Amino acid sequence: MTIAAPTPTTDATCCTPVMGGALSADEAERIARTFKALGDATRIRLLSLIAASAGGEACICDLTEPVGLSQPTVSHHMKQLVDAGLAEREQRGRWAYFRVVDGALDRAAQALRP
Amino acid sequence: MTIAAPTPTTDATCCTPVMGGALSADEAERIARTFKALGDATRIRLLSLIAASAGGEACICDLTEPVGLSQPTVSHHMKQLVDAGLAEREQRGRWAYFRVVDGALDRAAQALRP
DNA sequence: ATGCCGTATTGACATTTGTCGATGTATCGA
DNA sequence: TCGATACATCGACAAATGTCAATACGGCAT
Repeated sequence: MTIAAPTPTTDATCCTPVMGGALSADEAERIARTFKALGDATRIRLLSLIAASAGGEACICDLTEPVGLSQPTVSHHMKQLVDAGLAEREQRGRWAYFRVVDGALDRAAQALRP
Repeated sequence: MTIAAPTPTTDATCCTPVMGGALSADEAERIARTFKALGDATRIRLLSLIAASAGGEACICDLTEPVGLSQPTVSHHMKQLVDAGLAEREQRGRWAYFRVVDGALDRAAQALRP
């Protein structure tokens, strides 16, 4: 058998542009999934905070206070971002470090161009 | 008194990048508002359909059948897109013509760039 | 082994969102 | 003037979403 599909869960939209050609329902669904993850002010702040952190990474404990929300809520939002392919998680000791997936926002932006 | 504020309702996000500098709650809110409008597959299809239409414009009656939803629902989605500054509406006779606001998607994309 | 600390998960809840049918409004043609 | 057409608005409803407190999980230090 062939190599099992990676089943990336993560989308990151990639490449089908909204303009220039009517989109199928599936294509639109994929694109919308990424933007839905970006359609919340808290998640936008989280991405921004992570990117602005030293080393481009941050743990939940670094993020809870700046956004003023509970730890479970921040954890929930980070899971959304990871599932959307916009952030990645790395367990290191007892901390979970998150970073913005390289190029993910660029790919999302490309869906909005010609 | 001074000229009344235009109260543009329309945002179109414009220019504050998510990366490079932690965002304030207000900035994040403004950015998220645009992406929330883009976070629905139907609205993505509507934008795509309008852009792909002759003259870059379409009326509700042109859009209802392709997306397979009721006229009120399509009208509702178009209002969302207009309020977000992504589409513009022009009443012509008894038809309401919609087009994608020029540069709006580009500005949204710029919020995702370095 | 025990306890602490950072996260994830669960359950609950209020709010928001997407959708429709019914109805209102404005415009055009006969 | 009347009816038909295109669209918006209203009211209702189910589903999804954001949030928290409580709890469970896993790694680390003692």
